[in-house]
Amino acid sequence: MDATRSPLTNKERAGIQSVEVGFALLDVLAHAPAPLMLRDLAASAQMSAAKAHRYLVSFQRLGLVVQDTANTRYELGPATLRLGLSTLSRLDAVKMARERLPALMEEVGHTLALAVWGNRGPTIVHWQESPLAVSVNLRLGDVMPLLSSATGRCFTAFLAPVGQLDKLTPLLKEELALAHKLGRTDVPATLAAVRSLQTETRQQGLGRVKNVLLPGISGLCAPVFDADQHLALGVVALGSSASFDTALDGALAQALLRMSCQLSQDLGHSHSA
Amino acid sequence: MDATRSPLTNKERAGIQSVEVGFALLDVLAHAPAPLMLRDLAASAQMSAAKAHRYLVSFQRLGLVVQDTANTRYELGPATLRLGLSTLSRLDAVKMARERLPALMEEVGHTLALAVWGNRGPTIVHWQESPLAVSVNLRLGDVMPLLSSATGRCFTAFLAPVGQLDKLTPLLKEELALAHKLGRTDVPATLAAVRSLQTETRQQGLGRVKNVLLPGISGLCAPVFDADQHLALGVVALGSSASFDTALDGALAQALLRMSCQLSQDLGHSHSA
DNA sequence: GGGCTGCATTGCGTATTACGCATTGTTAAA
DNA sequence: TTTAACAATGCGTAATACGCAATGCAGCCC
Repeated sequence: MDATRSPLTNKERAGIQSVEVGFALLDVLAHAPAPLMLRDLAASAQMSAAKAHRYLVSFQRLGLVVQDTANTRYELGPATLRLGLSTLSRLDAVKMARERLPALMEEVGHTLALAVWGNRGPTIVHWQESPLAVSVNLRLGDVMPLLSSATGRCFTAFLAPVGQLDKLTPLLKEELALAHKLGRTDVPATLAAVRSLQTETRQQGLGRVKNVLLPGISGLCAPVFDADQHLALGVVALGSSASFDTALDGALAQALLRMSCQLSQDLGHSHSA
Repeated sequence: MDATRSPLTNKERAGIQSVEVGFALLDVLAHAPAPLMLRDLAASAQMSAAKAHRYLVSFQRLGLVVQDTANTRYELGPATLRLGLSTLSRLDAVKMARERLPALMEEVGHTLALAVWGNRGPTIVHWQESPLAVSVNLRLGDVMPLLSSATGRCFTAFLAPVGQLDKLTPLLKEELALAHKLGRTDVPATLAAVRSLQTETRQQGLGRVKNVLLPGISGLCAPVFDADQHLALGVVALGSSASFDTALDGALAQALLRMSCQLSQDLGHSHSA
């Protein structure tokens, strides 16, 4: 049905073209920072508006896409959330970490969270507030900045010892530009400085931040790796800088690292790096 | 292409059939407790194995589905996680609730409000006055008392199903002391009585108050939960006790609960509790 | 080892469907 | 009111998804 596609060069396994065509729209929506007009959405997915519209009608019926009733813009719908949460709940790393968080919180007395890598950066998928600590404004789904948060620094350093850097670079450049515009001095200003921060973070073994993202708040984030050496998730601790021990050899950092190492091992990660 | 489907009875908007057909497979996978064999997957989605296979080939190309290399079973893939996390990061419970309030007000005819948990207790972040009802003196940013308001009772009961009570306790003690000083008899006087009120509220499914906070005014507040079981916000209705139906099985309470349940689901909350 | 069973995967031809184009509907500015 | 920009929708045709049946590919029992 797509005359522009060569009909015979495909020796691939037979699939359903419409499905693959339609996914381009979902993919564009997943990467877009805001709801999109049909025009732009179609252009980004490299198809005509009429074509895109038909797909979007079906996606709306399925709840994969919703259309803002006022301005007719499109964004991802609740069905995508259900699919994603279903996948998330099956991830061993998340499942196991969730089970172990309560005990860790008992031990360290600070608010804890779990983050996994999403399209827009490290995303909070679970959190548990400490009864003792000041309430830190954390919300499910929050995307943490790469340079100014402990979580972001952890992912920036450990996400991809090899290759995957391409996932990071565009986001990093965005953040560098933003930081520059705001005139921030407490985060790296150049790609070289980012490299340096990555190296430092790797040496430390976890991401660390003190009064950077939020004044008066400190955070640590320890990486958990799966059997393929990929960063599976980050275990985060946050709290008021007054009572939060950011020392690398402190009880808190050590407890976090113990937990993340144990998790990595239980996931099949062999200590090589 | 589907001969079994009547071709002319559809007066719906034109979409892409293949997309809707294929989604059935993803939906089955999302609800399945474990990876599925093609046979069963196809059967559950009510299609032939050959048909399902073609869709699954495409889904695999897109990363929406992965096939266990050993036993050829299918399960949801990383792309679904990306889509879901993208949606999760954009979710705004208050915004979604606000969009739905007008329709709800049309239905129930009472003043409605939204409350979220703030540092000093449940805080009104939005309200919409009914043209029909008496004007209730509500202001943005008002903090509702925990024991004498429907909103407060909702948060007191649902804020933290487990453990977190410690967040609440200091505020509760303050209120108990104040109530005692004023010699109030319509609110709990002891922590034990508070427990009892919490239990009652949980059983009711929403916070309820009749002529307590303000004489002649009644209120209901239904909880909205996020995907991680946190109380995201409360949906409040208030009005003159004369015209306000506080019955749990009344139209008003049912409408509130319907709205809060739907919101919770759209936020990814899987009804388990 | 050899046939057997249960499942996954793949050609083939046709009826169905998705595509482009052009038109109509709708909302917002001028 | 006019204009403009965008969204939504018939229409006819060419491309595609479907059912059916054949082929692969395991593990299993005799």
